[in-house]
Amino acid sequence: MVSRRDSAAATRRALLDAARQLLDEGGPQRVTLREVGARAELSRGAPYRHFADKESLLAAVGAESWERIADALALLQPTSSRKPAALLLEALDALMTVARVEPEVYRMMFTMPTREPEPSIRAAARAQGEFLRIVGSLVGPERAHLYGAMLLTSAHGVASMDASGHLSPQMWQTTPQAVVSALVDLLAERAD
Amino acid sequence: MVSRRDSAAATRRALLDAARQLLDEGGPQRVTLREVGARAELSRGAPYRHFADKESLLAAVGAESWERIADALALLQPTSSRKPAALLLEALDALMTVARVEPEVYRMMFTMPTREPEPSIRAAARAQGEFLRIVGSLVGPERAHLYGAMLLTSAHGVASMDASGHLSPQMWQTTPQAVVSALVDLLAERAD
DNA sequence: CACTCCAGATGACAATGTCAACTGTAGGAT
DNA sequence: ATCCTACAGTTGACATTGTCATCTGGAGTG
Repeated sequence: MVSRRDSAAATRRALLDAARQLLDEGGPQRVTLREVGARAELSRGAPYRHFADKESLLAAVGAESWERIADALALLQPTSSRKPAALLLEALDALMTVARVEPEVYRMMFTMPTREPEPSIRAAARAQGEFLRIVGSLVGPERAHLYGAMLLTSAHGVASMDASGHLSPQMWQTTPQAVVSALVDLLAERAD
Repeated sequence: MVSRRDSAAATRRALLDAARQLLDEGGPQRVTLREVGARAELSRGAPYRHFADKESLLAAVGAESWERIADALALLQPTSSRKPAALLLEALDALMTVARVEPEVYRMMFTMPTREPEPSIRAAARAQGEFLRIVGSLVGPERAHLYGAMLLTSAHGVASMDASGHLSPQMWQTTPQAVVSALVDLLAERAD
């Protein structure tokens, strides 16, 4: 039995999936509301029943990725086998993995309109909150903000430049992971 | 006396200026080839005499900013009054200033298509070469690559997240400058 | 069973990127 | 001086696309 609410949620999901798929195929330009509708086996105007406009649809895709990252980070808890430093690397890798696997989606996570109550901003804030917790467990709460900012922005920066091709491998003879890892090491010795 | 070549160069300049202006007013969507032509007091098809398509025009704007940064960095030479660390901060600030003053142009510097022979990529590589030189003068050539990567990507990351509003000031109680400055300090002590 | 609400479909329109065809002129060739 | 050519710039035309107004059908409600 499919209630109307469930059906609406399902089509919204289908629209988001179609948008994400198209985004990855060829960037925002490739995402056409008509094609999104077609991939969801709907008509061209269907997306307007779920999203205000194209920008909102793309923003929702980006916000969803922030949500996923926040969820993944929330699951990262220190155990006896997982040292804080390893945890931290995993957390940073969660972000950089999106940049590597879905570069266009990753770009959308930061390209979105930035009015305050935007879902993308809120989800990003939640993810950053989780991240702060992880950093704090390594370097202590008093340094968490500064070190957290250094780590997160560094991870984003290297992932972003790598994804956009502006970080030529022959020039920087290091991988994004190595850069972030070196920074973690540097900060870890200051943690004692 | 205006030769034909000079005239062509002048209109190309006018088109680039119009595009940059429109870009800053409202992002890539605001940049319409018709409006670019109008601002340059030309017709709608005029841009096609100088750029292959809209993407190329925007890419040229981004490449130009990379050129400017490369030029600015080339002028940064260590003197008795300018210590290497201060020089390094100036270099990083050159990048972050673009992000603050012309956020949309800054975004374009990294959003562009990334085929290898792209002017934007080449200009970025030049800028990064200059930057490497400055970093090397502080930490020595052997660490220049890794530390340079850490510094540049961190600057880009924090500037980018700040510009897109995904770095909420109340959460990260630090400014972009403070983040980068702290990282410079951290690396500088390792330089001895 | 009648009514309401809303997801979805469709027609229409304006904006825009893009190209083909055309025009005028600067600067060299004859 | 005259003709020719290359090319910057213009204009007409077209397909694509975002967006809205309007219409339709069926699920839920009384």
